[in-house]
Amino acid sequence: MRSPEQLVERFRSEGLKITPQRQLLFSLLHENAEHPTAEALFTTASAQMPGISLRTVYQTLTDLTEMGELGQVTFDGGAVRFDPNLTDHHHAVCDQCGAIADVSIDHLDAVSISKPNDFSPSSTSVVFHGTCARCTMPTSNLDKPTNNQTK
Amino acid sequence: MRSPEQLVERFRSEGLKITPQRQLLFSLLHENAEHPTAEALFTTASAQMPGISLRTVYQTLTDLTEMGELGQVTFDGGAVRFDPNLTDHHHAVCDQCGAIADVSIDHLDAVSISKPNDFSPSSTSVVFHGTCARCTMPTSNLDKPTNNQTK
DNA sequence: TTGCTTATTCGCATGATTTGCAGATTAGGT
DNA sequence: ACCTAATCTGCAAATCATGCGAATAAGCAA
Repeated sequence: MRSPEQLVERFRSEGLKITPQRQLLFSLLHENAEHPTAEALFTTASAQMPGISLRTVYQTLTDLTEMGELGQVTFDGGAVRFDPNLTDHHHAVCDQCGAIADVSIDHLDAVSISKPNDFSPSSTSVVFHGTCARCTMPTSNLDKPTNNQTK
Repeated sequence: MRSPEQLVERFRSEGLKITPQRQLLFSLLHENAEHPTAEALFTTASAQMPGISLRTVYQTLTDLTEMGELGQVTFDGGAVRFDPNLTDHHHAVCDQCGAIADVSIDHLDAVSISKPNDFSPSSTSVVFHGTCARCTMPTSNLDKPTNNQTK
């Protein structure tokens, strides 16, 4: 996703208005690597702007997605998660704490050759399920991230 | 998933009862490659057994899943789909008609090496999005599968 | 076959996530 | 300061899935 400043510029050039709600969400999403759900963003946003509506959060998130400024991912039927990282990447989901890490994969084209030759793929997504470093680590069970598992 | 006969045997050996509802679902799922949703199975089941409850369909599907006899997959936040194919495989989703095809991938281990080395993956799933043969085919636009897209 | 015990089924309520709608509000230009 | 269209907000409603309790029926024993 582009920077809040660039987004403001884009919204302006398209005749869209720059509201404080939008600006807040722009900043909350910028370089956010947590793959938050709409609810999570709403909670964070509410702390800084009491009274902001969950509906507005959904609306803005949908707008950004339709503008191609934001990505969406879902895992195992949970709530939709938003991803400002628009580069070609994949995900590693920790089944213990629910953390989601971005993963870059090289030579992915090497596997696509084994797909059925009567299917024309336009995109490929890979999801690893497993245990993240924090949850594997035997020592320092303190400061673990809270369990964000949805299911 | 095992055959209806084998499932009956397993249920019996575990003290579970063999009801007509369960038997019907066993047969509807056996070698079913359509990745149906609970609703779809309910519709099909209702045709053969009017009065069967959607709740029972969900219940049986959940039971089979917990017994490890059935797999579940979800794509893009849509409804959960059930997959009796328990072999190691992946999926190709047609964005046109919504059809989902099973895909086997060789040398998948070749890509897993590029994952972050602080993550211990226990499973990897790959999803191809694109256009299936039927929808690519310029001729015979007749007999196309109905659009099953959820989102 | 009859009856008993307990698993199942069924329908409804409830929960979670997301979208539709309409009136109140406000950004941005005149 | 004023206008107008874009936004925000709250609430209803849609979708998907699960919890719960009462009614039902499978499997077993006599």
